Amino acid sequence: MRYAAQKGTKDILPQEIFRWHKAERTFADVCHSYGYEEIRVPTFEQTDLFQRGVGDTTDVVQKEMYTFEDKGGRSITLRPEGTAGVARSFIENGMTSLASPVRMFYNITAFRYENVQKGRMREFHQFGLEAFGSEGPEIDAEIISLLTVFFEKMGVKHTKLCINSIGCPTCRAKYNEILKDYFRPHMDELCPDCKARFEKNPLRMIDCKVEGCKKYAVNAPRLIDYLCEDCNAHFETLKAELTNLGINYTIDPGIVRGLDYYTRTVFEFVSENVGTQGTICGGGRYDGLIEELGGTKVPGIGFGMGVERLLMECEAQQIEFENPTNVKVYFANLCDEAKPIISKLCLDLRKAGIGCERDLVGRSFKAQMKYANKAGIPYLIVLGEDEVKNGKANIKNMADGSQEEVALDGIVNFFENK
RNA sequence: GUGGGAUUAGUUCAGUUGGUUAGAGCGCUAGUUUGUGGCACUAGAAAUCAUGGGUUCGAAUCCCAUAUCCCACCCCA
Repeated sequence: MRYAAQKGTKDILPQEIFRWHKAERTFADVCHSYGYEEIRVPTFEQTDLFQRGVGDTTDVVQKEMYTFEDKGGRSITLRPEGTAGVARSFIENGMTSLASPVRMFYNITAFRYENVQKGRMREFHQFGLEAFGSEGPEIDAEIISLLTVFFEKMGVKHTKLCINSIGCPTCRAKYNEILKDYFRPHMDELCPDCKARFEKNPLRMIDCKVEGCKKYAVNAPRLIDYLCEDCNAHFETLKAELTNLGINYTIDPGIVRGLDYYTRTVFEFVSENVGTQGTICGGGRYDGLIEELGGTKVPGIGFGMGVERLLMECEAQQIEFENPTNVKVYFANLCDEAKPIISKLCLDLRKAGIGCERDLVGRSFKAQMKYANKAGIPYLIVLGEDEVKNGKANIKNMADGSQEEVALDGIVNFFENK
């Protein structure tokens, strides 16, 4: 084995692609039903876009980006997430002038230089969507409901929805001071990370997993108790709307989200089956992002869903996907004279959109039978000297062994009616 | 960036205290007499034992390094 897929990357093989297709189709269908259209944006952007958009202090930007200089001396970064690129496209293409909300979904690969473990890859796939131009909270609830519909259509049960509000810059600044006042007396006992967080991003301290910090974090003042009036009203309406839609949720004040652009509503769908990387889907509101990236002040909300994690969850819940074979009929040949006739029949069937196969490696007749059986091809037609002479052949149903005689020029017609 | 476990045919795994030609199941190919698959049986192909060093008369087996995979910390999707 000379070459191997790079660390943290994976081949998606033909034998499993049907699971991906099912998820992709389902996601697109559900998005369409909520008025979202697909957008496709480039895999790489200028590094600065992510530094500004995702945030300079985040782990993602600080240590996980695939950044390189191209031959023109530009600093390029493989996207570590989807929102920044879509936001850039929104601004660049003047979508501010479109009717609000501007709703777009996507299916992308993203790249993060991380240590690999269960549910965490260096190249991974994300379904996501963004909605620009609505302050919510109805659209916040709508997007969460879109996800519940998606999970339902995928057959995924009991994922836990956690929500929180991290407020707007105004109430967050106030809260940060309150939080710092709370932690200040205990500074000496905090982990080095938290000491750094104290200055840069105190919000993250309540998220710390280190035992010494945890015992203070548990009793720390919570942001949702210090929301400003507007943010509080926003969150209350969201909760009421979720209840109205019959969606169960848990308020988890610990959800902070690791990307700087989030404001107000943040949420996660969590599973217990995907190991410690339990977050299948995470998202939230980012009312300041478009302005931060040089656009006008336009509110936005979106989410990203880890497709690998989604499929892991499906597997853990033993959800069975159909794997339909596209090939309907196999032609077995018994003599050389039959071969050109089979070639022509295959062409006609394929033009009619009917999948078919024939021997391409010189297998014996018996081996051809075995092959068709193993491949799960539902119909088989044998062409030998008799069939060539009479212009008729038996169409064999592989499931029950029954046969039906059909003229060779009636074969396409036979399958068109199947 | 930091820990722990692993790495032997395509794949899942055996391989005794270091000892001759490294095994099996599944898969693949062919056959079990002539134009009909599944089951069964037989045979075959397929392995630089992750890579590079070292110890030894002798290494898949012991030692070191590196890589990769899995799991966890951290972070996130």
